[in-house]
Amino acid sequence: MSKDQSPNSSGHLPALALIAGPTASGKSDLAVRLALALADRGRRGVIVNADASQVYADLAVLSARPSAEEMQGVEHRLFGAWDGANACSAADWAGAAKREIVEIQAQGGVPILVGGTGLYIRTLLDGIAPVPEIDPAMRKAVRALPVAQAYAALQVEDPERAARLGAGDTTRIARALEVVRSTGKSLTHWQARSEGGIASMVDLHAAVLLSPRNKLYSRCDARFARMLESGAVEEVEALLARQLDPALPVMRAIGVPEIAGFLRGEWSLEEAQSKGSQATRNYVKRQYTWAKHQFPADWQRFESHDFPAEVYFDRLLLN
RNA sequence: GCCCGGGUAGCUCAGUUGGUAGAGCACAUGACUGAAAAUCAUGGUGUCGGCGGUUCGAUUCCGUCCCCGGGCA
Repeated sequence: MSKDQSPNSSGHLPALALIAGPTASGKSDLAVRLALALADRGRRGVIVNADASQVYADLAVLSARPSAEEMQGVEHRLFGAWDGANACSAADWAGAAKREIVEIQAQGGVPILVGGTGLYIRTLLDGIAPVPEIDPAMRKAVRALPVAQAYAALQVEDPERAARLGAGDTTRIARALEVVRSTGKSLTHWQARSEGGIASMVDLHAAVLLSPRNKLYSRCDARFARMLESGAVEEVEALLARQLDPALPVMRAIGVPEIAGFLRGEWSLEEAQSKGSQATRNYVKRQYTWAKHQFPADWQRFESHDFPAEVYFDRLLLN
């Protein structure tokens, strides 16, 4: 019986389940099944969100946050935990997730991490560079620069970084620039170290769900159509009424710009739908690439339809 | 039936004063360290509507036919 243990199971560290993969791959469902299987054996599974959009209170429909019914009585955490007015960074999320995980484990429960945001998961497990807080005014000024100008500035202030970045990579150029300007040291200097990762403190049971791409794509279309039928337009109306900074992550979540354009009369609802489906598919492609190459090679990849739930669950339950 | 406009990549279109073509999007592959549902890099798309003519050479000029849109009857 004991020789059945997976190489992962040290037997000493508290268990952490992780179900990762692209949008529309059936992760939440599986997580709930796992929690219920744990409950059957007298253990408590608690689901913790690892998705960058499901974190926002303002996005219930558009982020496909599970409904009370879908949760089936299983406790869920970090869903809708951030107000849309506040941007949640990878490090912010990782800090919060770490607190939840520690607490759940201290109470004898099994945290079940579910989500598709690779950077968040990586940050939680491996930690991140300890870059000091950036002055908000400085950040704002840097992000207001046109890319070409920001890139030119970076070539002077952090040439090594500039050489590694594409000249149009607005996000990374802005980040590199705000870091040198604000700390006086280059991003590379800070990234030499990673802090705060919990990988060595848990017994991780990771599963990556990867269904065939065409199947995922058709689910994206169905999913966005369903969102429009179940209140996505109203959700965006309410969000727009808040008059938030358009650069905020909530305002850029898939479906928000597309539906906002419809509400402003820039295009029809049909167009909003096709743009929204398209954006979802493009996103799934990026998640797919991340899941294939960025997650550690020893994490098992499965097609969702033949995920060996029993084996995976049992291994966890042995712990 | 007549007149006009159009038929070029999966889609929307540009272009070739005659030397077999190109953008955006889609698609594919990949990157990814503090807003990542973000941001970016790379790549191939093709009987240039059919058939004939002129020409060394036609997607381009001419003829004819077909199809789509609009107008006139």
